[in-house]
Amino acid sequence: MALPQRATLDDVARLAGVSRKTASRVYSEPEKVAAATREQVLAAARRLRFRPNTLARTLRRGGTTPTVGLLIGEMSNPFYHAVAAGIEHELSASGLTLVMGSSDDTEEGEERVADALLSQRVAALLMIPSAADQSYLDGERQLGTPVIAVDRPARNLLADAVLLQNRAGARQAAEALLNAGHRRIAYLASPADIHTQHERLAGYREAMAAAGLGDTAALEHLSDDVVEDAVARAALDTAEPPTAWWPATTG
Amino acid sequence: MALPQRATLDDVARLAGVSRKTASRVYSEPEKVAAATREQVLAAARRLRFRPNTLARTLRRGGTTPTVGLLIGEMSNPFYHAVAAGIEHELSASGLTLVMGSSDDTEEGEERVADALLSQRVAALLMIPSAADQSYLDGERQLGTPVIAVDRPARNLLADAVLLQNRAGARQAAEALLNAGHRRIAYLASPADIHTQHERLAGYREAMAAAGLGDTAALEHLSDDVVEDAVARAALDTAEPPTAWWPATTG
DNA sequence: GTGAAAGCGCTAACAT
DNA sequence: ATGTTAGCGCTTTCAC
Repeated sequence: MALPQRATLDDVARLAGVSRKTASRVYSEPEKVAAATREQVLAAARRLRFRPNTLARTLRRGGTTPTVGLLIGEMSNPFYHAVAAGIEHELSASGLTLVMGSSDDTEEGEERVADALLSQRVAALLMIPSAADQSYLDGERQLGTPVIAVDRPARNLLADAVLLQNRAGARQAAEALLNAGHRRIAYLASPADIHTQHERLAGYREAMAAAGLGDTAALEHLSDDVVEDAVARAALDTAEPPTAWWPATTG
Repeated sequence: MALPQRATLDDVARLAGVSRKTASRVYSEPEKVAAATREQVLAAARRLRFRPNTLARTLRRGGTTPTVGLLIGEMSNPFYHAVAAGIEHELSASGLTLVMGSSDDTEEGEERVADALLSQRVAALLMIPSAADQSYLDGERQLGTPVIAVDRPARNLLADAVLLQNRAGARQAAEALLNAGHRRIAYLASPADIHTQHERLAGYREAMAAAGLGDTAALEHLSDDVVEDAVARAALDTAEPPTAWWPATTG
């Protein structure tokens, strides 16, 4: 069964009795078209259910589509959702659409999805880097595509980054516990080789060292177990169990 | 400062010493190119950091981009996140990218964002309908773009829908409480004119009526308050407070 | 196995 | 204010 054809600007122009360019102007610079002409074109467009082809427009203009790519690790992490929600909110205010992809936290996935997003000519690429290296994006950066790292800095790539103060936050948290009188403060986290974890652990150590408690080896529990398990084990395995503990979640 | 130019297939072909079409074939039907030629082309592409232009390819092919649009109400609702996560997971397995937009739960927003997604030639449009009417999508459906409603049926539009069994679920929940001996079972929900709410309320009423408790007017609390507030009020305002209650969340 | 010409739908540059 | 020509980067004929 033959589907009806999609109407093009040519069809609209023909029906409205104007040139293709005039019809085009109605969409790109309407003030340069006489009001009467404009109405005719719009009426024709409605009749034909015309929808401008963004692909053709972008191709001709040589720019990017009104989209911004967001590349995250895995979709199920609620932290990424919060990030995506904030980004989407800002973008929609500017008439941009969010294009999302997830790398499933694999090196190969990250590059593959970044490639897909870039070949769709997104206006910018926001990413939460999870691969060990983002140098594969350097060419794109040199071509002028903004690449921005979120939550973690990119590695081997000159890119702006939006980061949290992980180290200072962890330090202050530890200081607060120290001020409350705690001395044996445990630090629990997954051993993932992630920037945020490094920073938080460093902040914790700084605070402990400043309080004269520099030897924290016995208090640091790096494992992939859920926090509660780790807490229980930490409490049982030690002669002097911690009086405060510290779950550093991934994100 | 002049940015370097993006390499095109022509550049690659020239550097590799082949015709444009041969270079093209390396990407679309590589088995039809001699292995040696293919390697030359790929080497040239790497040197030039060539990335095929999906826009141009799609435009010429006359099809759709390898993307699927998802239109949701508001980004902050965790239910939509779960939906998006599931969709993204399935899509990525097929090499498709998710393009998201949120209508901010306004009629005008829904149509505007749907338009943006469609003019980017998504392969399909998945949507959680929130406007009162989706007939504006009928033209697109006739053009062959799959439009699928998620969580709520579309109105005035012939479209497949993926729905939960809201009515049966609510009925069964009420029955379970009835079987547990409860009689005054309250139903709390926002009064939003949403399909899911209608269905759940209907299921609740069915179960109550079947138990000979047809007059549920005093037990239904429809307001936009947070559930806890409504519970408190329901308990205080009634001579005989409910022994079980029912928060029906939006989603 | 490879190439030349035409054209997808649109807009920039230059008319008029 | 409106029209003409050319061409964005790619793929589809149809050649060779």
